[in-house]
Amino acid sequence: MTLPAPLRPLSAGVGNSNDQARRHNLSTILTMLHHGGAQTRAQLTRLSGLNRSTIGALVTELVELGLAYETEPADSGLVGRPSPVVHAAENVVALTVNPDVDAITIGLVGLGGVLHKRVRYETASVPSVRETINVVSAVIDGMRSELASSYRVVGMGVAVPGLVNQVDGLVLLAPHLDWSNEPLAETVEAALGYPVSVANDAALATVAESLFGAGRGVSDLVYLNGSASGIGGGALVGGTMLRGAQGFAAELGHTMVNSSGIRCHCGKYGCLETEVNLGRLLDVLGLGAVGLDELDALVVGSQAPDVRAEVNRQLDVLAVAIGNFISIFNPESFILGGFLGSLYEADPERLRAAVKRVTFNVVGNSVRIDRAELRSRLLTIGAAELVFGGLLTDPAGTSF
Amino acid sequence: MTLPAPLRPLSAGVGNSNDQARRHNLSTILTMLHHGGAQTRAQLTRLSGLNRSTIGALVTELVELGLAYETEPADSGLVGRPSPVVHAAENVVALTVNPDVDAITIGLVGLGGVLHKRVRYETASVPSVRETINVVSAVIDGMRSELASSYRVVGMGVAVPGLVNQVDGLVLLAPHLDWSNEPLAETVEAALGYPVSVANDAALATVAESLFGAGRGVSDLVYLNGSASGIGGGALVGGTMLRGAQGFAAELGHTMVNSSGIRCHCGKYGCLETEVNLGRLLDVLGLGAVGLDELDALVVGSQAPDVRAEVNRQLDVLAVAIGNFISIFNPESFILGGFLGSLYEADPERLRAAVKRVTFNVVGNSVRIDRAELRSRLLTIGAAELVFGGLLTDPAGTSF
DNA sequence: CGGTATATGTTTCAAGGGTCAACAAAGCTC
DNA sequence: GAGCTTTGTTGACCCTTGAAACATATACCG
Repeated sequence: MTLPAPLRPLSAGVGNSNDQARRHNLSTILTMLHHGGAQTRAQLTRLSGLNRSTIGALVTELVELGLAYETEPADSGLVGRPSPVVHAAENVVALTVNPDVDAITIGLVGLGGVLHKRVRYETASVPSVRETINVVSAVIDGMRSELASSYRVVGMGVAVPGLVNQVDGLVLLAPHLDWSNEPLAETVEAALGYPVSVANDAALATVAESLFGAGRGVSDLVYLNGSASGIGGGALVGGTMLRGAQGFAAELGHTMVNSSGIRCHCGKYGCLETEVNLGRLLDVLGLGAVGLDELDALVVGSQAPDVRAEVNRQLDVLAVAIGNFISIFNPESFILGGFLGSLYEADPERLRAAVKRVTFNVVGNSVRIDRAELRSRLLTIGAAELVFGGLLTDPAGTSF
Repeated sequence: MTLPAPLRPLSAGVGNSNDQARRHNLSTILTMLHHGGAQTRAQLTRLSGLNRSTIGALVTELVELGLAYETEPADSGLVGRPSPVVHAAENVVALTVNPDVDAITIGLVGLGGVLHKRVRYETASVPSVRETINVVSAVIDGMRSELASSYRVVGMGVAVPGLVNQVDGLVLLAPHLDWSNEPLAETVEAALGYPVSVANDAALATVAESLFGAGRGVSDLVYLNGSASGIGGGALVGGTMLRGAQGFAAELGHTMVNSSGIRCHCGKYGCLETEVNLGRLLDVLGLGAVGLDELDALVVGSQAPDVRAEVNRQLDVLAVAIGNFISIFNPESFILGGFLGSLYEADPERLRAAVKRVTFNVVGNSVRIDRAELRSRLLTIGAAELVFGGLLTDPAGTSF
């Protein structure tokens, strides 16, 4: 019998509980630096509630571990001895990979969420796992000497549009990439030699927006992303990601919103994803594949009646889905990314009003609806967070 | 700025970190006894991973606090020194109240989930808050001497069918009781003198089923309850209850399942609650108000075509909702209570098959659908858990 | 410009908790 | 009854945090 997390005592297994306390506090400080940015030791002391001496010891240890560094105090203009500024070490980095139908994006992100580098490699066709590995391998080879001299690579995070079991890195199904039952973490790890973590792209986007985007400081939010490959989502519940028993939770695009709707590629009828759909939007616009920024201008700006009608239809359907999610999650904030952000921007008031019609007043009136902030950096930042997770949990225990 | 829970360091605020560790471990042991039943010290040692000496110290402290007691070792038949059995103190109790449209149920529950007493007081009409307090007050007065001599009352838990903010005990809206904006915790506390906690009834039912019912040992589950007053639900996510930003999450009865459905009393159209409905079931059965047990026999046993047709219709609609919830939560287990349990029992295979049609295979095939186990004890046990929560979190710090 | 107040880093020490090892106790096995 | 096995008990030890005293660096004020 394994105890569930909340029942696990301090010092379960090996080591004494003092170790646990130390680990926890070390983790707290590094996390504060990574998510909250550089801060003075005095600020860390106040925010953490820990003692001055303890903060001193913890910061010293983080510096020795190469995970933080201190700089001269900034001129604060306040009385008292100046407090040195503590930074998370930006040269501690995560490699990130985001395979998509038409391109593979590789990134290098440092602690603190700094985007050091990003390469977008366009592919002729939908990439297979092998092709993806080859591309990534080639790109990394090109950076090899720089990686060795200037950075410390913690690991690699992969954001996959599909059903992923985050624990073992198995991609069960990624319909748009035509991948299924791929032991991705294992394969990539064997090929490239870095520790690899894999997760669903929308889940990672949710994490990224909640830490560095429109959801900063919010502990209950729902994120909904619209792309050419459909609608994905994620939910932050009480500050932690909703994962579900097998890690397949928050498949928000495949919830029913129209009982007389058409058949979705998943086999069901009236899914949110088939009703609110980029393809149908492009159809009325008379366009083929198009970049999200370009689309945004077209959708937001268009006065053509048939475009407005389709936008309105999609907004109304979207409102029903949002209403359901609000009833289910009672989030503080609702964030829309991808073309859903454009839809929202086209008529925010229509969406807000429609959502209010389908929620209890108290709940519906208090939820904030926002557009996602991190555009192209979204998945890169999110995938890095996946890698940093382990380091942040146990800064002293992770060797790399 | 308040730090979110995962960022809070050990020993935030006052006290040193050893205190925190001690508190946590004490909490762990008491929780193990309360939820897992009486166990030997040796078992506690193995399950917790803590040291023999530590367990000894912790148990001694719990005994001194009057929260546990030890009994002679049972004849195990094994070699080695016999280990004394540690029990949670059953005389440490929670008072529980469950106001409903036609009755008020008052209970007395001991640590370990022992139901010591239960009184059901039938009311002539839907009780107001004042009437509820009067009834509860009278019942408690009748037990006063016994309470004082044999029990230690930790507090009172109230399960309310409606929107409740668990943090401040404000009942925002309980449509079937016709309560709104009632500062219930405050009022009851002032009238009766016990510390009072209030929560949504379905949320408490979820907790109860997950700890002592069909959801034992499961950390991701969704519970759906059907009663005369509609459909309520709760979700356990990674071992913790889904609450939402204001505590109004999991209003599962008011999610849309039929876009051409009829108007719900909440103002929306096609809510699960209006489509899957006890009233419509009673109509085809030609009955008025009826007990759940009686209904169960009728629904499960009936061969009448119109009854079967309505049961099937409701099952199919229910399946759509369950499918949505499965896509959203990816739970390990789905639990149906109240008349939804009867519906399920009437044709489990139809429901299972219908659910499979509206979920991804991997997800839909692995989810267990069960009927709730705790029938009439459900809310009493759940409301007690609400009271015990504080005690379990900090056994040494709670004075009562 | 120098003294004072304020805030913060640094050092040392005490308090508290958990582990470990040694020993004692209590039952089973032969 | 001797030996084995398991578990409770006790005291030494280590670790971490907090508190206090001291050191340091800045602003403020006359």
